[in-house]
Amino acid sequence: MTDSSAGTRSRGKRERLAAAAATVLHEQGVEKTTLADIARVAEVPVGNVYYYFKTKNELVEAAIETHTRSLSDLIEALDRLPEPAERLKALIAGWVEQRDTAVRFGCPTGTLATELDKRGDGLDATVADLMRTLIDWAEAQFADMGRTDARESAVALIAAYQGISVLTNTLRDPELMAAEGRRLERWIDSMA
Amino acid sequence: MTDSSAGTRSRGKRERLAAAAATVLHEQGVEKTTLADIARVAEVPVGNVYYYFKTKNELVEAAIETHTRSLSDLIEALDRLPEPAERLKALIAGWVEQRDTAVRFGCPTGTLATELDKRGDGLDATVADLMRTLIDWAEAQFADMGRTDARESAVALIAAYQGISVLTNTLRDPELMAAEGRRLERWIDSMA
Amino acid sequence: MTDSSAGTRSRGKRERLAAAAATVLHEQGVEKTTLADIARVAEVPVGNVYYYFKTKNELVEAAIETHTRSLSDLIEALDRLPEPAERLKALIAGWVEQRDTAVRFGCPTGTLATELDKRGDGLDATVADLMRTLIDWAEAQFADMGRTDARESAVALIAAYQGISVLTNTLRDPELMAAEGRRLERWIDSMA
Amino acid sequence: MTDSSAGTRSRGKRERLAAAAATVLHEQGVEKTTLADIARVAEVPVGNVYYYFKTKNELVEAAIETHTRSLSDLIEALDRLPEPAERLKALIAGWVEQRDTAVRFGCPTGTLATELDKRGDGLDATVADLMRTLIDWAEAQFADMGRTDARESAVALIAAYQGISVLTNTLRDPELMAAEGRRLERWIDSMA
DNA sequence: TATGAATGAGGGTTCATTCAT
DNA sequence: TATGAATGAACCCTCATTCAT
Repeated sequence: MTDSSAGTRSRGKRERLAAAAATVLHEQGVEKTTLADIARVAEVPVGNVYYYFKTKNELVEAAIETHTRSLSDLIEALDRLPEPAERLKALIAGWVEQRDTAVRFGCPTGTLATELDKRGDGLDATVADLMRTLIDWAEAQFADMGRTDARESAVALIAAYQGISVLTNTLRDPELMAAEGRRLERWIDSMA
Repeated sequence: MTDSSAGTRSRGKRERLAAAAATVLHEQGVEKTTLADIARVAEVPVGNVYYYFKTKNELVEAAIETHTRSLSDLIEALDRLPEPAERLKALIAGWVEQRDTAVRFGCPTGTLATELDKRGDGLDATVADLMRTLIDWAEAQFADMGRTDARESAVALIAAYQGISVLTNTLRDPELMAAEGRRLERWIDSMA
Repeated sequence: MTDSSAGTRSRGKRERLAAAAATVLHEQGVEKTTLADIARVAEVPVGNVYYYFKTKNELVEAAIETHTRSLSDLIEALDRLPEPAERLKALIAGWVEQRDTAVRFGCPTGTLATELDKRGDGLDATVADLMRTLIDWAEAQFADMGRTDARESAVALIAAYQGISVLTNTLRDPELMAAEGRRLERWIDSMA
Repeated sequence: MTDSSAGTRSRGKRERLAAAAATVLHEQGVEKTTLADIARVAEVPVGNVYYYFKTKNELVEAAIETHTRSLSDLIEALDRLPEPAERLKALIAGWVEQRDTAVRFGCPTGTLATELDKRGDGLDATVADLMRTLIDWAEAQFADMGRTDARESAVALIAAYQGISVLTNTLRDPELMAAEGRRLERWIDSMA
C-alpha cells in the first residue's frame, strides 16, 4: 500500500508535469512558456523536472501525447454512438461546447502544430500524426455513410474546425464557432 | 536634394525593414526571429533598427501593415473583375497558387494571429483587423450574389482557407490546398 | 554467513566503484566525469554510491589509491628481475607497450596530477605521493647501478615519460613513445 | 585620433579578454574557469563577452592563439642569437626562469593540451599545432648543429620540458626544473 | 544497506534594448 | 541619422549532494 502509493506519487508527478505542460503550452504557447511555468503549475521544483524529462522538447512531446490520449478517449466515446452521422455531429458538438477555450487560446492541436512548424525540431511530425488520426477517423465515418469522397470530406471537416478556431480566437467571438457548428451539422444532415 | 535623397533612403530603409519583417516573421515565427535576423535580411545595421522602430513589437506591427497593404492591393485587383462569384474564385485561385508557401510556412496572417494571441501585447487586435477586412470583403461579394447568409458564408470561406492552410502546413501536402480549392469553387458555383 | 556475504558484496561494490573511477577519470578527465558515469560503469545505482563514498573527491581519492596499488604490483614484479638496469628497461618497455592508451588518454597519473592541481582540493598531495613513489624506486635502481646522480637521473627518467606521454597524447602519435623508449634504453645501457 | 582610440578600445577589449582567458585558463584550468571569471579579470561585463566571442570555446581558442603569438615572439628573439646551440640553451634558460609559475600551474601549453584532450571539442588540434611549432623549431636547431637525429632530439627536448613541468608542478619543487635545465644544457654542450 | 527521487546552486548562452559617438 | 558596442535579465540545462523509505 505504501509502496504502491510511492510508485503512484512518482508516476503521478510525471503525469502531472505532462498535464501541466499540455495546459500551459496551449495557453501560453511553446516559446513563451518556461520550464519554470510548467513546474509551478505541476507543483514540482524546477530542478526536478529534468529527472522526468531530459529536455524541454521532451516535455512538449509529452504534452502532445497527452492530447493524443485525449483524442483516443474522445474517439472511443464517439464510436459508441450507432450512426456515423451522429458520431460526426457529436464531434462537432464537442467543438462548439469548448468554444470559450477556443476564444482565448485557439485549438490546442492547431496552435501547437503552427508553433512547432517554426521551431525546426522534429516535433512537428508528432503533431502531424495526431492531426492525421483525427482526419482518418472522420474519413472512416464518411465512408461508413457511403460517401465516395470520404477523404476529401474528412479533410474539409477538420479544416473547417481548424479554421474557425483560428477565427474564433483571433476575433474573440465564440458565436463564430457556434454558427460554423450549425453549418457543419446541416452539411452532415444534407448527406444522409 | 541631399535631404530629400536622404529622406528617400530612410523611407527606403524603413520599408525594407518592414518588408523583411513580414517575410522573416512569417517564415521563422515571431518568437524565433531576432531583430538581428530582420536587420540582416533588410541589410540594415542592427543598431540602426531602433531609429525606425522603437521596439520589436513595432516591427511586428509594421509587418502586419505590410500584409494589410498587400491585402488592399489584392482586393483592388479582384474588384476589377465583373462578377462577385468570379472575384471569390479568383481569391481562391490565389490561395491555391501559393500552396507551396503554405506547405512550408502556413498562412502569413493566420500563423501570425496564432502567435500574437499568445504574446499578451496588444498586437492581436491589429491582426484581427486584417482578418476582418478580408471577411468583410468576402461578405460583400456574397451579398452581391444575393445571399442572405452572406456573413456566415464569408466566415466559412475564410475559415476554410485558414484551416486548410494549417493542415497543408502540418501535413506538408500541397495537394490538400488544391483539393479544397476545387471544393470551394464548386461551392461558389452551386450558389449561382 | 549472510552478513559476511553482504560484506563481501559490499566490498566488491566499493572496489568496483574505485576501479570504475580509475578508468573513467583517466579517460574522460575529472571535471567531465559525473558520478552517474562512474556508477554506470560500476553497475551501481547512483543513489548507492554515497553509501561508499561521501563525496566525489573521495571517489577520486579511491581512484588514486587504485593506481597506487597498481604501481606497487608493478614494482613488486620488476623487483624480481636481477639487475637494476634490467628493471628500469622493463619499466620503459611497459610504457611503450601501453602507448596506444597514451595516444588516447595520456598517462593516468600525469593527467590526473595536472587536473587535480587546478581543483584546489587537497587531492594533489595524494597524487604527488604516487609520483614520488615511482621516482624513489627509480632512484634506488640508479643508486644500485652505482650512479652518484641517482636522484637527478630518476627525475629525468620519469619526466621523460611524463613529457613523452603529453606529446604522444597531444600529437596522437604512438611512435613518439616508441622512439623515446628506445632512446631511454640506450641511455640506460650507456651507464653500464 | 579619436576614431583610432575608439578602435583601440574595442580591439583592446577583445585582446584584454583573450589575454585574461590565457592567464585564467592556465591558472584555473578550462573546466573550472567560468566566463564570469574571465570577464572579471578583463573588466568586461559578462553579457558583453558574447559580443566578442560567441562561445566559451572561442575564448579558449583565442587563449591558444595568444600563446601561439607568445611563442612566435620568443622564437623570433631566439633566432637573433648566432649559434643554434646557444638558441636552444636560451630556450631552456627561459623555462628555468619561469619555474615558479610551473610550480603553481604547470606549463601553459601542456596543461591546456591535457585538458582539451578530454573535452571532445576540436580544440585539441589547435594546441597540437602550437606544440608542433615548438618541436619543429627545435628540430631546425638540432639540424643546424649537424645532428642526423634532429627530430628525435627535438621531441626529446620538448618532452623533457613537458615532463619536468608536470613534476615541478605536482611535487611543488622549482629546483626540479632548475636541475633538469642544467642537465639539458650539458646535453646540448655534449653535442658540440 | 540500498535506491529512486528530490533539490538548488550555478554555468553557458541569447537577445531585446540602450548607449556613446 | 547612423552604428558598433554594451548591458543585464532570463532561459535551458547539469550535477553533486541529500532525502525518504
